Formats: sequence, structure tokens, C-alpha cells
Amino acid sequence: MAFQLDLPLMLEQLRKKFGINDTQFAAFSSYFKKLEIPAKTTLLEEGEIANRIFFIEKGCVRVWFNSDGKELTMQFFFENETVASIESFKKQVPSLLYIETIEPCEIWYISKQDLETIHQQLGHTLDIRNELIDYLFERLFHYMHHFLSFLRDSPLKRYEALIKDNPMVIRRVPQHYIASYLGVSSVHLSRVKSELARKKP
Amino acid sequence: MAFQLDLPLMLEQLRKKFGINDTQFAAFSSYFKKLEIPAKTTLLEEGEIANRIFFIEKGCVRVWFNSDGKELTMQFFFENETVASIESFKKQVPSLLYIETIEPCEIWYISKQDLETIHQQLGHTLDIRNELIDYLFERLFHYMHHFLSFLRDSPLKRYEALIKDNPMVIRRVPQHYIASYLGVSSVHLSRVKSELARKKP
DNA sequence: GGGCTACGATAACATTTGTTATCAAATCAA
DNA sequence: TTGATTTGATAACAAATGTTATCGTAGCCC
Repeated sequence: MAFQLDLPLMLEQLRKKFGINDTQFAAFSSYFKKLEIPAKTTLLEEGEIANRIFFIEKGCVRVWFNSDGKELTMQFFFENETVASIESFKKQVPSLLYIETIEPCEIWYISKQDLETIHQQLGHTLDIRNELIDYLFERLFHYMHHFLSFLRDSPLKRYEALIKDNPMVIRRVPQHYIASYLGVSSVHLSRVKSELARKKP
Repeated sequence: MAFQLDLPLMLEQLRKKFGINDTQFAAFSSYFKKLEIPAKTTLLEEGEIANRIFFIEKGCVRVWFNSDGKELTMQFFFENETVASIESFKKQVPSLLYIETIEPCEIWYISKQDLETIHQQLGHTLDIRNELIDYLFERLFHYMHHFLSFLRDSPLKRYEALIKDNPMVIRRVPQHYIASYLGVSSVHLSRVKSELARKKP
């Protein structure tokens, strides 16, 4: 049998995700750092240049931006999902987005620099690049669908779709964040909910 | 000097884009086919499985979908841009989107099969993969920004931004398409325009 | 436990946007 | 050119959504 590292579960998952074998990964595993942080902790602020990618082991996170003092939520992330202010990280420009915990979280991260080290040493392996391509497709399709539903659907329909497709959000995220994610005021989301309750009691 | 192929300008650009040298490209150039088509020609319909990627040499194109009989426009494409129903093409699922010319067009395309042939033969070259990664980032950032502006900005602001960032759309695209692209009715876009005219005469 | 804060529901009113209808101008085809 | 179609503006009204204010509840910190 191959030499077996005793990695934390999260790192083992990351290892598989990147398609790196045990022995190679041993050299890199120390690049991944763990945070244990309370709810409402800011991981990245508007204006900062993102130099970390986050991997959520436990808890949930929202990505939002400031619009004239109003907090508008772009997306929620839960266990085993990867979060970054991807445009800031890629282009090294100031982030438009905040990343903030909603619940107490256990989160791993890696710095851009360390990721590039891995990249340089394993660049000939295509797995990392393919992983990135898959990730980008996934994110792209997510935004296209979400955007499409904004053009096509009423807030009620978007809320129903959210219940169906991502009930975790309904259960774990405060409602005013959900409202801004759906593009309506929290007052209107209340209306939508009571309308839904009347429809299906 | 290297052997010089006498390629049409568009193919020369595609060659560079893919990072393939002249000699190698000679074997592939016949995979790219040219269309000369009138305005309002449908290149891909809802329900079809996309098996082509289009490169616009001349003219413009819109990508739209049907929502209860209403045509909702997702995006416009102009000269030297690449268009596809990317999710359908990648996953080989029925397309949600239509691709349709707005003006008379000269458009090149390559089939998925031929693209894969190139890919297999040049897979060791990373340029194609890097090109894809760059393209995906670009598309992703585009959708994120567009979506963000839907959450943050009024239709008036979105229209002003369009004038500033992509005046070609204003000049070349019929207004009711622009309205659906901005997420408002064509009647309301007229209102927005006259409001703008009053503001800055 | 007491007080504070965050969260969510509801009402009343204001604003924005959609819908339908009509008309005028521009474009296109025969 | 002429007639038909497309495009765009406007008015009048309807529907959707935002805003502000108020209230009650639940959770949380000390």
C-alpha cells in the first residue's frame, strides 16, 4: 500500500480535488491554514485585494457588496464549497465584494502565492488546470441561471425555486439576506411569503 | 522566413487566438467554415443541442430566450467576438437560448467534433486550454458585473452605463431588444430615454 | 432575569414599472 | 412608388415593489 498521510478530512478532499497524490501533497499540505471564527466575521472587505481562496469545512458564508449603504447579497456558500472574490484574486484589483461568515465557521484557506507555488511545481499535471476549468464553467452556469431567473421570474417564483433548489439557504440564512439575494426588499419578501402561505396552506 | 499561408484575416486571428503556428494550423484551417447570412437568421434554436462555436467577422448577433412568448435578450455580440450556447455545447444538453443575427453577418464556425480533433492533436500544447480559461474568466466577470448592475442600479443607470461602455449596442441594436436586455419593457425604456433627454438636453 | 438587539410581520403610502392602446415615423419589400 | 411591417413615442391605467413606521418575538449578553 502507498504511504498513508493522516490528513484532516478537508485536506484529503482538497488533495483529491486537485488530483494530487499523497506523496506529492505532503509537501504542500502545510500551505493550507485553518480558521475557526465566529459568525459575522469579515474575511475580505471591499477595496482589499483578495489573496486567499477559502474552503468551507463547517458553517456558511455570504458574499455581498455595498450599494449606497445597502448590503446586497450576491451568493451564499456552505460546507465543502469554495469561495473567493474571484475577479480580485485573478486580476489583483480591489475587491468589490465582501466575504463574511453567517454562522460560526471552520474554514481553510490557501494564499495566492502558495497556490502559485503548487502550480509551478505541478504545472505539467493538467488536473489542476482542468479543475479550474470545471470550476469556472460551474460558476458561469450558476450566474447565467441566476441572472436568467431575474429576467424571467417574479420574486415569488424565485423564492419557490430557492426553496426547491437550495433549502439550506431558507433554513440557515436570515431572511433579510435572502431578500437582498432575491433582489427585493425584506418587506416585500415577507409579502411574498405570506402570499405563498395563503396559496399552499 | 517561415512558410506563409495565405489565410483569410479571420482565420489568421483564430490561429493566433489558439496559439497554433502556421504549419500546424494548415491542417486545421479547413475545419472552419464561413457563413454569409441575412439579418434575423437563427443560428441556434431553443431545444437544439449546440454543436458549433461561432466567430463573428462582420455584423452582430443576439442571444435570447423565450419566456412565455416574450423574447428576453441575454447579450449582444459584435465583430471579433465568439458566441456559443456554452452550456448546451459543453454539456450537450438542449439549449435554453436562441442565437440570432441582428444585421446581415459574415460568421465563421467550427463544429464540436472538429474542435475536439484539434484538441486531441494539440492537447499537449497548453495554449488552447489557457485560452479557454481566459475566455471563461472573461464571460464570468461579464455576467457578474451585469448581474451586479441589475441588483444595484436603476434602469436609467443601466442605460447610461450601456451608452458609456458599449455604445455600439445603442447604435446598432433595435431599441426593444435593448429594453429586454436591460430588463425593462420597451415602453419603459422610451420613458427612460425621454427622462435622460430632459436631464441632459 | 433584565435589557438590548436582531429579526420578521404588517399597514399605509409613494414610486416604479408593466400593460394596453394609439399614433407617427422609418424601413423594407414588391 | 406604394403598401406592409417594424420600430419607437406617448398617454392612461393597473400591478408590482419600495419606503417608512410600528409592533411583537426570539435570541443573546451581562
